Amino acid sequence: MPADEKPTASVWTRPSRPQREQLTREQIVTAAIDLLDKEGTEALSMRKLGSRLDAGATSLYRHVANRDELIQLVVDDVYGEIELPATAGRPGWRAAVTGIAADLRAMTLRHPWIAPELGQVGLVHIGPNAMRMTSGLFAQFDAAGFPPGERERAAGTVTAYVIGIATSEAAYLSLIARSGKTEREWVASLRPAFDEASQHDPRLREADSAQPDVHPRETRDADFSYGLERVLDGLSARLDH
Amino acid sequence: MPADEKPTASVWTRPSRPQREQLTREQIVTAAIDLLDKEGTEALSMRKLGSRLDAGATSLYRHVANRDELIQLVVDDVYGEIELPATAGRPGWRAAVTGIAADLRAMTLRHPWIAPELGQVGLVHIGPNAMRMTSGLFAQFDAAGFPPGERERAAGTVTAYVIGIATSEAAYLSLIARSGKTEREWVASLRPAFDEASQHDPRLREADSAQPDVHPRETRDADFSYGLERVLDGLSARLDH
DNA sequence: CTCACGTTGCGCACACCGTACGCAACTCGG
DNA sequence: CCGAGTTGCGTACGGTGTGCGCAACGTGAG
Repeated sequence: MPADEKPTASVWTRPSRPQREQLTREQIVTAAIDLLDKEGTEALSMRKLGSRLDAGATSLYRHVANRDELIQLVVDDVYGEIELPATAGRPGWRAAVTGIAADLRAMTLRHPWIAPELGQVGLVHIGPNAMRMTSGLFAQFDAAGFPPGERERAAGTVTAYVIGIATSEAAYLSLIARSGKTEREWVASLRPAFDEASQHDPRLREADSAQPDVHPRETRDADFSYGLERVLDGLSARLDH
Repeated sequence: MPADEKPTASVWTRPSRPQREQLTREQIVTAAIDLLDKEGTEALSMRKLGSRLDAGATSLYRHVANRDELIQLVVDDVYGEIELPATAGRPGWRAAVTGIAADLRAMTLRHPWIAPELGQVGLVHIGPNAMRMTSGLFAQFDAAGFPPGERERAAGTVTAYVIGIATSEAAYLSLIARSGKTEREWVASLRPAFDEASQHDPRLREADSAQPDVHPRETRDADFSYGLERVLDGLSARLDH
């Protein structure tokens, strides 16, 4: 075989038949979420994502303007995971809001990489799924009896609380994930460092009353519920004039 | 002048006298904050930071292990900006907590780049300044009468709310800053997009009751206060058995 | 059936990034 | 005066996002 001929000229070595395969934006987004879930934020590079899809890095740019836009799409797609109660009835609003809040938190913990992105992308001009959730929350507070001007503030209060606490948890969990330990091993391993730090501040020492026999996850769940209950208490107190 | 001699051999071209100048970690951190404030997150590169300090990029590594550690230092340093009330008295706890919350929010808005970093670094093993703030909050809830086990949850609830809402605001503000417009111009410019989006959802349309004659910043301030009041209502309801 | 055209994938190239490494120049204790 | 230790920096490596232009394909007009 003479080497000066183009090596792909032969019929046999020609790339297998279709080879066109039509990349779609949806494929790209779901592949990106998969990659993020498995390897974390900084592992998402256009090259790596491309090779996951058997495509070159720059091929993605036909369907996505740039990396930032990809991330916006990914974030909104993930918002599609939270499900909204079908109806909004007067008495059930508190349970419904609690459910949405739990879903929002669970979504954040399923995809901890979303926390830093939320800080960048914000919730300002985000896609249809995020708007759907916002609108669903509005519906509940509407049914609860909040006047039109106050509904958005009430909804904003609970989303702020949920996002805030879930962000902390997500950062903490992805830190643990990077370390390769389990959550229990992790808290046990930095116990001495914490003890030393709290030696100068008795208030912090008392604060560390975590019983070693309950799973940290249960503590986190209970903390979340506690705060959410307080927020909802404060909001429903507003309703009873 | 023969070229095979080292060109710096001459006494005259020798680098000016001291040239040693002693870089410190503190200098690096404050220069990093300055750079972040002026140009945003992605503008902070070791090279650019180095040249701001008239130093090579890799010189920084003598004082800072790596970029992540720099960011942790920077975040904690910024936490030093929030000031704590000197005393904790029973009746004043609500005002004191309100003040801390306002400070925390103001700090986040002064340094909007902190929002994504908080999502990554979390508040877990953060430095002395952040611990000082946490401890200061504990003191207030302690004085308010919360039992030892509940104090941390109460404090966590209000920090979660503040961080959550401030994160959204920070993302929104840094988006605006990147666009080069003022906040008012910005909201006016995306008005048509919002109108179109809310056409399918009457609830969203109603929500957009922003009067064009009040500054958006005042609206944000009022929204923040509203939510904070509700959170504190819910917490103090806990105190009255 | 033919062929030109629009769409899509991809290789290349560029500028930039974090940072490991080792040398040179300085400070300082002995 | 001299060795040791500290600090700054130049070089280099492997990685990144992405602009650009070419090649291969599906499609519809003639």
